[in-house]
Amino acid sequence: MAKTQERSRSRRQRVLDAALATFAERGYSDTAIDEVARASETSKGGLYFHFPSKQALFLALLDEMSQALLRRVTEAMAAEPDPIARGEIALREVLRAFGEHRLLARLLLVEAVGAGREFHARLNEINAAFADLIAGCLDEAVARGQLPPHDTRIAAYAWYGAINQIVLRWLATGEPARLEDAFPTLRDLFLYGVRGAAKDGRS
Amino acid sequence: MAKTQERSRSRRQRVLDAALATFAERGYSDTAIDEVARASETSKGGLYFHFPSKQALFLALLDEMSQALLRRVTEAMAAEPDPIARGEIALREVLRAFGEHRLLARLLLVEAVGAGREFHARLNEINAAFADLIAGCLDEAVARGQLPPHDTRIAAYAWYGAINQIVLRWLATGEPARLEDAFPTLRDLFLYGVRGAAKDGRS
Amino acid sequence: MAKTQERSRSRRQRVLDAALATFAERGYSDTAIDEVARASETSKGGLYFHFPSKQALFLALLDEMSQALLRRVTEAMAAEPDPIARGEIALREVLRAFGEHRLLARLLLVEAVGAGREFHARLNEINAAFADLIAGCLDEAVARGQLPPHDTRIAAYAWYGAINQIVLRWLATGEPARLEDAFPTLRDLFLYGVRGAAKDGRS
Amino acid sequence: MAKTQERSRSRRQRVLDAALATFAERGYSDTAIDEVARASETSKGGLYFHFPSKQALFLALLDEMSQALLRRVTEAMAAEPDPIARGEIALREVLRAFGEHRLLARLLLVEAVGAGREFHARLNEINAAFADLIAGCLDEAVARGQLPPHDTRIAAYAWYGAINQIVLRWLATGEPARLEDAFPTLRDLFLYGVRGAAKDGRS
DNA sequence: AATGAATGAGTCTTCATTCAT
DNA sequence: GATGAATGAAGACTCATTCAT
Repeated sequence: MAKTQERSRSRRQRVLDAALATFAERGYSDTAIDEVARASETSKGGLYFHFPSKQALFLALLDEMSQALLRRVTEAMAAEPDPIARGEIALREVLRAFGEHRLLARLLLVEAVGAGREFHARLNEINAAFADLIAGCLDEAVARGQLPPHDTRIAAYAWYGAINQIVLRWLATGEPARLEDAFPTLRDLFLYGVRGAAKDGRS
Repeated sequence: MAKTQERSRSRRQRVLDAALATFAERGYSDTAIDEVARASETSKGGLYFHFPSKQALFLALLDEMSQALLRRVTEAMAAEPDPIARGEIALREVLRAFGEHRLLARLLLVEAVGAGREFHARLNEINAAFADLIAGCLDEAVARGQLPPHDTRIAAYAWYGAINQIVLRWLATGEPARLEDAFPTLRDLFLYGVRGAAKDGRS
Repeated sequence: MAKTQERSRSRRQRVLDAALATFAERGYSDTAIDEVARASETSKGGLYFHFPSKQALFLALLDEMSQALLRRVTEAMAAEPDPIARGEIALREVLRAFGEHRLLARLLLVEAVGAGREFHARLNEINAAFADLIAGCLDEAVARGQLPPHDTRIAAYAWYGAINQIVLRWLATGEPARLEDAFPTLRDLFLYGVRGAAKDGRS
Repeated sequence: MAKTQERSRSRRQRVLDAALATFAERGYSDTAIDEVARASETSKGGLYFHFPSKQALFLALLDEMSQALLRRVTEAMAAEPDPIARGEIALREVLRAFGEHRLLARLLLVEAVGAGREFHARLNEINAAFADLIAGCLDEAVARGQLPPHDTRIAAYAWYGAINQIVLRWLATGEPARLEDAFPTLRDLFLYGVRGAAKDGRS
């Protein structure tokens, strides 16, 4: 049993690995199931034994990757009590994660976007999960009086979009050479923006 | 000749209109050339007379739409001498434009992204053009001493990404009901962020 | 136009001819669309231009063939005023038609039967049409007093089934060598059966 | 051993039961071996232990069912010395059997027919066996002088086909509500048909 | 310029069968 | 005997593109 399960897991995992490489490299539509099968050293039938359809495979991959990233960021934030510092940690960790895994970045920020209507709902959930992470920090900071009240949802999405675009630029142009180098600029942009917006008590 | 040209232009335009509707609605890969032909009340052959391939059509559409948007924003900014006020105008105008044209927003921010490798270069150019618009304002403001020196490229991309994400959220969830309503929050976020970031002489 | 239509017709007809040969020869499920395409000297895409699916092609073929047969029999019956004589003509004509076209017989009596749920409704309509032909003769003969009243529907279906089985036997065993030779026996079986059944005033 | 054999038999039987239900319901081609395995609460491997192939399973099912029916009819006829009465008993028993087992009727009269070339030979044997049953009665009746000499083979097949068609109509339309109700009409149709055909000494 | 029938390579998916455990 | 993961050949269908008219 254990062995079978292990083998099965490894096969399933091999397929997911291959799927990440292939989908991130060529995009959802331009990737043939045969390519994923070949890349995972499986037969097409074997692949279909583990995933009922191309769409389901892509969805599973999306879930797997986004949850792993979310977990990584959440864990990095866990120890820090200060909400603003937590936000900084989240930002740095995301930049690190994407900086280390180009494929992850391509998958989540590029290929998942235009993959088709079927994936919009899931992608929105993923986006919401990350935005929630940020919004949570902001809300807590507001509650603590560290930040003035403001529309934390919009702010969270704006931050999130800002990060993504920096990552996209890095993917496209290779700048900055080390993605993490964007951290201080982004942090200051975010931080003093939020504080500043509060300073004058703008709604 | 004039008539022919005009007719031809109108035919070409009809195709582009239909392409916008169809590509934005169903995505690049899921759109069949037949659909565009049908929607533009042309034949497939007629369509191929004006555009040599599906890819060329999509590219032409991308150019057309992004340039129109760029023109609209540039024109709105033209009269304003103050660079920071110009930036605000740009922001509001973009939100207005997308708010009025869902399809435009979907095309540029969703469907163009995952459409395939072939379009990445062009999309980067488009992104760069918009980021340049913002970076131009920032640079001028810095030159005038209205803003402290900072990495205006990163800031410009971050702004740009923030706006896009707000638009994406609006596309997905319908919030805020009027996209333009996000303007004040975004503006303050940007403005005081940049100023604030400068205040402490960021590293 | 005329030429195009003619060519189109001929192409469509070529496909139907090939479909008859292939489906009747190998059965619905065991026939690949490629085979029909090859047999009709068309490309697969060309075939799909004229028929939207394998199922639709089979259905069209079924309609075409059954209606042609129905028309042939109806026309043969047209001139005869006596209903019983008309019934005999129908019987002979059906035997002739099937005897001349093995493929027709195989298609309608064998391959259409087990082709799948999707075809049951249509097949029932076809069966009903033929049974109606017979029932019509019987009903008129009863109205004229040439036959005693009886359950003409059941009788019609029984006749119809009897004919089919004789044809099936001929297909399978080659007996009788000339299918038409079964005519006198069948006719007498039918005729005196119906008459005789009436004699005793059956319930 | 005995236990094993019994268990084995019951397993085999479970598979056959499931096969009947599935094949009769969905047809030969549209039935996947997995479905049969699932329906019989076995694994695919287990199924293949008892039957070497899908085809062999279907063939075994066909044999099993047709022989059971044949046995049932034969046994019902056994006690009756009069050949014509025996024929009537056969007719009634067949109608009863099919009326009680829709699946049996569907299997033998519908799904077995278009299942493919591979089954034609077996189906012909089955048909011949039933026709022989009828032909036997007719021949004996002729020998006894109860019926005039006639082509008993053709008559037998015609009867047989007539019955089948009535059953098919019942399967398709639900008429007559109780299949057995068709008995008197069919019997009279057959009986007086054969007699009548003989009366005038038509060849 | 326009049409739309035709092409054929390419795609996803199914499924009978095998075999290591 | 039983299991179910794996195989891979085969099949229905799509669609960008071409071209005779």
